Amino acid sequence: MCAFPSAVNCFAPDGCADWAELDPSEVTVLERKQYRRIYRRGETIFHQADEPQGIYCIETGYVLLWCMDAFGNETALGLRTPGESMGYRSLFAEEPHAATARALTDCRVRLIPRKIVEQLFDAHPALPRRFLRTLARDHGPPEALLLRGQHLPLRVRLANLLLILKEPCAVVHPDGRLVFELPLARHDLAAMVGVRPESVGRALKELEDKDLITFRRQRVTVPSIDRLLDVAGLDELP
Amino acid sequence: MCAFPSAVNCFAPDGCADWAELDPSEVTVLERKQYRRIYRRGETIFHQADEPQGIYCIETGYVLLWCMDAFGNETALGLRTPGESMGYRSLFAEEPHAATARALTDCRVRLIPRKIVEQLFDAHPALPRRFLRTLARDHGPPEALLLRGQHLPLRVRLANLLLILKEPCAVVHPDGRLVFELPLARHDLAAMVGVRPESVGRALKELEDKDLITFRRQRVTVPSIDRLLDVAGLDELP
DNA sequence: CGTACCGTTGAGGTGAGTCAAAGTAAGTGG
DNA sequence: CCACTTACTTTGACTCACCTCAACGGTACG
Repeated sequence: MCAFPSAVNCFAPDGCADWAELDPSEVTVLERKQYRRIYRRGETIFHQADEPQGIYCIETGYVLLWCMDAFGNETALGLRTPGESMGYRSLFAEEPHAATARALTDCRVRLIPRKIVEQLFDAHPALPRRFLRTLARDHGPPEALLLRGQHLPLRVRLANLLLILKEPCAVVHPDGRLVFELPLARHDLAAMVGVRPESVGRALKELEDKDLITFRRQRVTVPSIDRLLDVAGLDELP
Repeated sequence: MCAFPSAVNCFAPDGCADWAELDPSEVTVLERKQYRRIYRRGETIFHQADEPQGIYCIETGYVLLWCMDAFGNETALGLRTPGESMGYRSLFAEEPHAATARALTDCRVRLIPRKIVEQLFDAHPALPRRFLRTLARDHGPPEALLLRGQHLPLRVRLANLLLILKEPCAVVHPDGRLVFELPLARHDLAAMVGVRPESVGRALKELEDKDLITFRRQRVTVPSIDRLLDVAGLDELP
């Protein structure tokens, strides 16, 4: 369904940047550990309220981080793509997981157990500094506001979501068209922008009526990215 | 207007926990630096899009972190109280400030310049670990959802906001009543829960009609915290 | 005592929620 | 390959919480 991006070795210097400080010998040691696992589409990798086990690194596949509040509403906190880490926030906060990680596609994931993380952090002062940066950048206020701010019309938030999903999920065709193979269903898109799936459908149709996108299920085509940027940035009144 | 909490020495072991790892000699050095400054109510301490200068530590007063989007909407990201640090997220992210810090009351603030931060981090591996924890805990997903999730009725979000503001802004009277001296005006309360000031007024009135609170300007009295907890947690239908 | 700011009130508009039903694609087994 | 099941998506009607704008009232401050 969703074109798989090439596999990533989390520990290679060109892989997940978070571990780029390690030297080859340690990488070998890490890779020998038996913590690699395959998750099928829909499977849960870790669960909200569970105690953090370590840091998860995605080698292949897409993962959605989402959480549920006391009223049963699901909110998506972000999409994780190959090469990215997850589960570190709760580990560092010394708190239970605030989110559930669900495999959107079949995934290959490595877990670096907390003890190993501790050892590596002690041995390489640059590593905690690196994660300080990763943590400070992730789910940054700007993105959260763009997607979840209820001041902004839904179509603007969806346009922004598409622009954010561009890097991991879209390919640029020779003719300039942008084609997304979204790993997210309506339900998940809705959870990302904080509305109901029906509203996402209507808003997408609204964008389609303006010839900004065309879509069919999970495949979205954007004929001109510039026009989408206009909607996302500053929306001209109809 | 707002009862001042006692002053805090950011570097004392009992002060701001973020710096608790430093030993007394270094604390003295830090304190000798001329980076303490007084900000008047309403003054800006640092501004969205500015380059981060270092880590700010509040000794006295309240500070509101807020940001403005492309459409001119203001969103409050959090309240900082004496003993807390701020400005570190953008410093670690190596990005311009995502938020503006405005003094809600007169404030005494210390700035630890980035160079000193670097030196301290190199000398004390425990310091970056400490900030890893602080960063991972701050503006955590749970709180943001509680306050800004548009699924929840406004009165629920406001009740949650009051409960969050309880620790820094409320005193428990002998008879069990809880009395808040909010440093936040309607406008700021509105920015915290993501609605307009008028809606905050109406929602507060709604809570007052149910005898959950009484308020007059910035002073809010809660006769029974348990009943407020009920509203915040699981709202019974009228 | 006047001014400026903040807060309140009211009327009217609207974007998104809700619920229920119909439509469509993907997956399964014969 | 087709019939069947199941899950996802779309559509429509209705409701409501919050927004908008404008006018008014209070409080603080000079």
